[in-house]
Amino acid sequence: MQIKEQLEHIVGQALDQCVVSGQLALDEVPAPSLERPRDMANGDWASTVAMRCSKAARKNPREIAKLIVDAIPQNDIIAATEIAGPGFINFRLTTKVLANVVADVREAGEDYGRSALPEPMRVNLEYVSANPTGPMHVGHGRWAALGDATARVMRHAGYDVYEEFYVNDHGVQMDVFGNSIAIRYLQLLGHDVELPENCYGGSYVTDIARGILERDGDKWENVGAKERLVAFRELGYKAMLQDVKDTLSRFGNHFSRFFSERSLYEPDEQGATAVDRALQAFRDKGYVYEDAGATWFASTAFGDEKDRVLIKENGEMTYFMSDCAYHYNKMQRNFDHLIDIWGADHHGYVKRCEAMLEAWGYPGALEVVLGQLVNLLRNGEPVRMSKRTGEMVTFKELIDEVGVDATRFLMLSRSSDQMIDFDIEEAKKQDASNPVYYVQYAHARICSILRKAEEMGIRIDSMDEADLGLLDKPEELALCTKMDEFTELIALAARERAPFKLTHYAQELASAFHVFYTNCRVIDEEPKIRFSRLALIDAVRTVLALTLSLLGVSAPSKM
RNA sequence: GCGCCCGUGGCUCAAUGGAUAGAGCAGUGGACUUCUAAUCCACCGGUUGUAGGUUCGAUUCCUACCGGGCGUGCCA
Repeated sequence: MQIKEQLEHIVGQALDQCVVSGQLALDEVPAPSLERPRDMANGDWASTVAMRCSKAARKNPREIAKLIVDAIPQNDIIAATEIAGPGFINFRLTTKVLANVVADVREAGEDYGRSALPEPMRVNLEYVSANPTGPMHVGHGRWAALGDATARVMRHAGYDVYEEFYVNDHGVQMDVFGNSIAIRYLQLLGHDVELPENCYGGSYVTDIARGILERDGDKWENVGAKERLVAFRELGYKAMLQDVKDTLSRFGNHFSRFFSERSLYEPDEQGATAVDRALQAFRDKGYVYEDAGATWFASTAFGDEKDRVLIKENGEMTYFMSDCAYHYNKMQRNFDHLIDIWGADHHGYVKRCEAMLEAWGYPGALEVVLGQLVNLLRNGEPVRMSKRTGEMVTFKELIDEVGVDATRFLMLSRSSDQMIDFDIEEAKKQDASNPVYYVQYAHARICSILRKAEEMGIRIDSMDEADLGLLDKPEELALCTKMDEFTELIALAARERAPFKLTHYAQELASAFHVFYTNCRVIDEEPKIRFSRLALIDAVRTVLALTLSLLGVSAPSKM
């Protein structure tokens, strides 16, 4: 059982007794209200219950605190109790219960901190979903890091997470893309044609055209424009999607599925498409109407600022119609909850998407996580142009230059509500200013000690017999306390979809270790102390590696 | 105009409504004959954008301003 749960139980018993005996004039037994004091000087845990119920009980909080403290039953986890400030009840834990965290960690291994939800929850997490008409850019990289870490953390906290990438392979943009390639192809063959304003001008388009030219020669020069466009569209689409997949896989992402927008327009066995079904579901609920030749979704019924077009006057489906079909399809796949991660520039789109799920009778089923955008800098100066391509720096180029670990850690080290200024030169620095190496270094240092111990013939496998009661130094207990926080941290980070909290935690745990390392010896100590400390640092190694792995960052054993 | 996000030491950021607002970087001064100095220790640095409100208690919640970012298509 977690230390917190044990404490809650004990304080709960005391509260129970105070209420039952009438010492506290309350109708209900209040919650224990335990929290970790920010300042360790105030103990390991504190309860604010006395202040919370002082009004209802018509008693001074400190008096209430006194009653509660006096009612606390005999136990072996609280070493000292103190009433402080306006009515805090501070608890100091016994070294025994703290040191026992080491055993918990070593027993659980990489499952440490795992928890189960009260009810199973299948979550569909959709993120990145970059258009297959160009390479991933830096902004997509933030969503790749955020989505991946969110999925990992949520899984550790007991959610069943399915990661999905929506491929926008349908619609006019694809034709524009195919046409862009076609024009570059003709230009390479010496034709005097200009690239229209709305086309994709990136050099990667020319690269694709050149690739086609090198493989097929002038085979496509004299075919019909339509045939050329369709052929190039498909070739370009496949090349771009592959490029995106390669970049993602290099970055360490593992999507469960790449969902094609086109598939929404393909009829199933009953002859209906996903779009048909979504539209019909709207009609069944009465939220569709025709006006000015277009078909509309009455999203204002759910707080949207205006109704939205599903089918345009010219008969074409809107992008929003596809999105409706896609989300309807997700619900039909029996997910309990849908999470979409979008850039903040799409926030105007949130309301209508929530509205569609509400219209179908799934209010609250869709949760949109909005992430603020990334500014790319180099030595403090905004970077817009890539030297090589003369365009936006692609995400692949960024991880080539900075590395996956540093990129991930920096992308994840701020709340998604916070804009990121990503300075390439800062990110590349392998020194104290770069927190990722600080954390990895702590891990490598531990591995180094364990390696050394092994070389010296110390039987590492007998660590299980270590007497953890010997861990009583402040530096040792600080590590135990930090590791004990891990389980709550995971639950919180998962619930708030906030993996950035793990980057802060990793630095705190690493810091506690570096302090320990400076002040305490391991190998040169007498055998009993040596074993208990080997067990301690082995546990720290496990938690550091686990934290990094949930962030998708490697934990090197040598640096 | 309206909507969303942000505003905390020189810089970058933390802080389930809790105690004296914490870290890192930068700056200054210290610590390697000892398991990795990519480390540690100390000092310096704050009217949490402004003005009100809610309460035992507000960086956190509410209202109004100020400043910055993004958005406000029968585009995708």
